[in-house]
Amino acid sequence: MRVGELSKRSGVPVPTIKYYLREGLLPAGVLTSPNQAHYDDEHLRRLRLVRALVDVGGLSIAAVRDVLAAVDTRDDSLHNKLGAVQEAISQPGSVELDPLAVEDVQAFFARQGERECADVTESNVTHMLAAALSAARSVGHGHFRDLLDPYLEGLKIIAQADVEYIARQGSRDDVIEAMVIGTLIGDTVLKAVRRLAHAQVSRDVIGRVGNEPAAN
Amino acid sequence: MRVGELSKRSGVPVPTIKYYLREGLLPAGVLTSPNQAHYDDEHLRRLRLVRALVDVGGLSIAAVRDVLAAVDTRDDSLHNKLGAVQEAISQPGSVELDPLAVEDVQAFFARQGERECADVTESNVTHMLAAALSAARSVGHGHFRDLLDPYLEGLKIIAQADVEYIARQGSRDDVIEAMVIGTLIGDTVLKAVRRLAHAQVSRDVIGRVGNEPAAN
DNA sequence: CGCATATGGATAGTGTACCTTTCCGATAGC
DNA sequence: GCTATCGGAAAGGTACACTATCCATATGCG
Repeated sequence: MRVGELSKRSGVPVPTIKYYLREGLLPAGVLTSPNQAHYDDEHLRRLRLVRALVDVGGLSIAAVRDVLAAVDTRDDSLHNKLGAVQEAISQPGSVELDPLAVEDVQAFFARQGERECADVTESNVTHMLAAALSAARSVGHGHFRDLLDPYLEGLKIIAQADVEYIARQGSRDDVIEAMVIGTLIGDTVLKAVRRLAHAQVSRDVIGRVGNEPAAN
Repeated sequence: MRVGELSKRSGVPVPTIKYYLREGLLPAGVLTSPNQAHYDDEHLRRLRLVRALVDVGGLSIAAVRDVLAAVDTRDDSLHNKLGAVQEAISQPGSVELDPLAVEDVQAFFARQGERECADVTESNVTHMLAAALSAARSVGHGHFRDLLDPYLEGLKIIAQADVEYIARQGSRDDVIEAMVIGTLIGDTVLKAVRRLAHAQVSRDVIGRVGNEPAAN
């Protein structure tokens, strides 16, 4: 197909597709003449993936490029690829870390008996965690760290489901894409369902009229 | 204090504070002369909250304004306030909904025996859920909906911890702020811990060399 | 063949969001 | 009195994600 049909089938405007081609988010089509190129279903699939990452995952164009680069790297174990994808989709942010929050993270790691984690800032993921706890501290919620253990408990169930979902995929390529989709779209789904769970608990516990805590 | 000290104590540049004042994210200080104003610890606290919402929560200035408006509304039950805050922090996004994904959401609600949910788009939260499932479908992951139930199972533990954390707060104002912090910073913490859980499972299950699924 | 439409490629422009800079006259505080 | 800072307003700047324009060429229909 040519770019017009690619646009029609994906819902992405032609100029945007050209932009993605320029930015390296889509591989170039096969040139049949100096100004004619053919695109196939792989391009369509990739284009839809890009839109999912941008629209639902909220990734920047640069982050999408990093994710796709990690996905397309062939000479890596799945474990390494997961790590690369995770780094790519976890942009650092510009929050300065509170040393106490860093200690909280290290204590959390020690409690779980996991890796050494000498430097929290060496990974975007641990940096994100430390940054979030730092922000909580800055608004007087130093005890937010107490939620780490129950969070992990609930997330074990969720991560288990994630892994089973990924294992259900057929080819290695599908596994990798499911990893990306499952992580990023899963984040959004988790956010939404968590809010629904909050609303449910709120209705059950504090929603009854006249059953509120004393006013300040 | 005046704006200079507010800046020093919060780490936010003076022009940015002025910008937030213009945008209504911070209440004006008390004028002692036509061009002198005093700010107190409430301003500092609010400023740090704004930065936490922007830096960690990733909210836009407009969304922060909506959240603060919901927080500052006094004549509402806690349940209603939670709903207002949730709506404010869940921006719709521009994904068109797949009718099949909408059915998935409705089936999920029916399974949980919860509210009617006649219109999925009436709430930003359900819209976000339907949009995420729509995006999953667009990349060939229609079965992603199967994760909703295990997600909810894990999130029940997490939401329980959230509610207990909120209940631990003293005043009604603290409860409301803990709701905002807990929801938004909690999202980021959940994201980070989920990635750590993935990495842990990945190391245990598929990380061993030579123990990978067959190549495509 | 003729001709409107579409194409690939390059360059420039648009709109939004979030600040910064600059300016002003007035005030603080030594 | 003098310098730094202030509040307030307006203009400027930067980054990002497109979007529009242009051009020579190619397609495809009649």
